[in-house]
Amino acid sequence: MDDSVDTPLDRQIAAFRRFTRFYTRHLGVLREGLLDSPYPLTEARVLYELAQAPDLGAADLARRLGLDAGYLSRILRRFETDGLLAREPVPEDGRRATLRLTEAGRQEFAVLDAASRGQVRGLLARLPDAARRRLVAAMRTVEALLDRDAPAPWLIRPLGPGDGGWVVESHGRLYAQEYGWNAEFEALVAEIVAAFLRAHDPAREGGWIAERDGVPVGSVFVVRQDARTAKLRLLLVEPEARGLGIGRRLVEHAIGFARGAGYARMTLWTNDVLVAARRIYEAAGFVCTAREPHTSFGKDLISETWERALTPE
Amino acid sequence: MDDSVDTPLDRQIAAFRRFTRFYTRHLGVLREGLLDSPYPLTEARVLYELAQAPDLGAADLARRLGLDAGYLSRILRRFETDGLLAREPVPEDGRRATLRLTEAGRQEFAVLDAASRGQVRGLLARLPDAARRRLVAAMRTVEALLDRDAPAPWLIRPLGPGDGGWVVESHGRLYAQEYGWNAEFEALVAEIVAAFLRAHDPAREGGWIAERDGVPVGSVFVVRQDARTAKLRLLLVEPEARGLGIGRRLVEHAIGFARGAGYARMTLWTNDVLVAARRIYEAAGFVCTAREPHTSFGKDLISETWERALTPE
DNA sequence: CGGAGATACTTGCCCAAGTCAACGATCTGC
DNA sequence: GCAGATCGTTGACTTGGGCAAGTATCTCCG
Repeated sequence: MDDSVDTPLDRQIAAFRRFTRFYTRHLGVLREGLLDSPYPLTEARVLYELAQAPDLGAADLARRLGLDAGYLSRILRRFETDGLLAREPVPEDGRRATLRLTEAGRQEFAVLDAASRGQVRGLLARLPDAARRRLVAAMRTVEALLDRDAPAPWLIRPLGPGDGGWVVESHGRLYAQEYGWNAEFEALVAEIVAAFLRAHDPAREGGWIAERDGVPVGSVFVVRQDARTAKLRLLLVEPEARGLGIGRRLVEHAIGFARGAGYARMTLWTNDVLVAARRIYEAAGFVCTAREPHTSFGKDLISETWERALTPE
Repeated sequence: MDDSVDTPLDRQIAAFRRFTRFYTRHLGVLREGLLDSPYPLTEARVLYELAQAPDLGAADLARRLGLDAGYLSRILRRFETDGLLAREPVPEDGRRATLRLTEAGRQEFAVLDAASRGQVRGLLARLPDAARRRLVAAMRTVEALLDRDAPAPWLIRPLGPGDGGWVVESHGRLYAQEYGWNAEFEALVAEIVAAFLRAHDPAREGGWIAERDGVPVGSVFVVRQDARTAKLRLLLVEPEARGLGIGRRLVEHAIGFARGAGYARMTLWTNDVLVAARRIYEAAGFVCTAREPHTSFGKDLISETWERALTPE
């Protein structure tokens, strides 16, 4: 049924859609289990939100649940006439009214809530504890990765298990994709990383990962070139995480470390095609001191050496 | 709001329900994105099932999608009058008729399918590759745990850009996690991978990735030890993908390649703590020929050499 | 200050989505 | 050969929810 080339991304898309279909069906089943309740799904959701987050206005609620304002208005009126809901006008805004459950409303909700909780308990009880934990962790992961209206916070942390491999993987993947470099480059990165992992003086050398949502999105290394010169290496930021200033912060972090480690200057080696990195280096006070054509990674390139002094703070 | 004792199970239940609410909202958003399509959600789902699994009867379909038989009957009639659907009576059962999309139906579906796929692609494109992989893996985990009999298709493919790095990353991460090995091991793997990427004879050496849903879940390499001896290396299967026979198939694949490349025997090096791998090697006809204590990766270990003959097919 | 445009909420109108019950045709097991 | 299930259809009905117009209020900006 598929005539297109089947890339990993296509397979990821297929997996995503299969999950969506799966969960649609799953939600249908959950819903049926609660059929004896007098409230249809949407009303139950409204009740739930009202119980969880009091002092909402109707518009907030509609946005939160993705409901039509008109439809919601009717539901709320019904709740009100049934004595489940009270509205209080907001003094500072004549249009709005905060919604609050009455005691009766809270009781109705408690019944509903207990039923739903019992249903989920029944589901979870069928799983061994380790599986339950994995399930919950996986759900959290999906949620965190899909729900990113708020720009996810990120941090810089030292290298941990697997991170060296990630640096190799991301360099190999990205430089192949963006510049067409071949496996020779991935091999070079692997050698650099291997040498670093094999032996480095933590006082004078270091590697760091920029991480967002528990996922690596960038890297930078500082290694010793000679007693007075630090070398910056393996700076990378995933395309999807660019524009957040992560690259700049990584370089600043590296400079700070090198300064603290007592180096007098810092150098780095790059290629002229890497224009985004170039701007970061310039902004960080580096100056290009040498350019040299070479043939590597399956391409004709011009390598560049950049340098800057490190004066103690 | 909660007066009950808060056990881990309660928190798991709460997380489960939060995810369910989250995904309900998420589905609402996905649905809105496809509003311009002429088919409402349910009809689209029916179309989808028909395209995926041909030769269903109406009752099968209703069960699969959790739809009312009467409602479905009407939808199907509409499809039929629109020329999207053909019914064929089943000879051995006069009540049933198998449903099959016509050429026009398949085309309608293709349009719908492309739109949905494009929407998901847009969502995934916002994520860095590592995050995409984690997302898909997490979805797969949820699915597998909630629906024990969900089959998981996977395949074995040659190494591509970034895969060498993934091999380093997964080895470093897993052996640290499962056996507490230190960065020396990740360094060793990086060196092996670097040497392989740097130069290998494709006729006599190879590396492969087991991939599921576009996510790497396993690896195996064959390298030359001497003219007559192949060496199997870097066999690994992610914990989430174990128990599916992937390890066995990777070893079989490696043996098949080595045999085709003209080697007379195959050898491999492992450690006695890796009990799962041991069983795979035994089943594949390997015999342990030497054991030797050593101290590596921050642990006292016993290394093992295994061998088997390779007779031409 | 005043007017343009947003926002909060309501209402009427409408159709899509789904339920329920009854019905004929056919199959399966005893 | 009959009871009971299953497949599929139909008519009558309820519910869920989208859309657009309208009122009242607020906010921003010249």
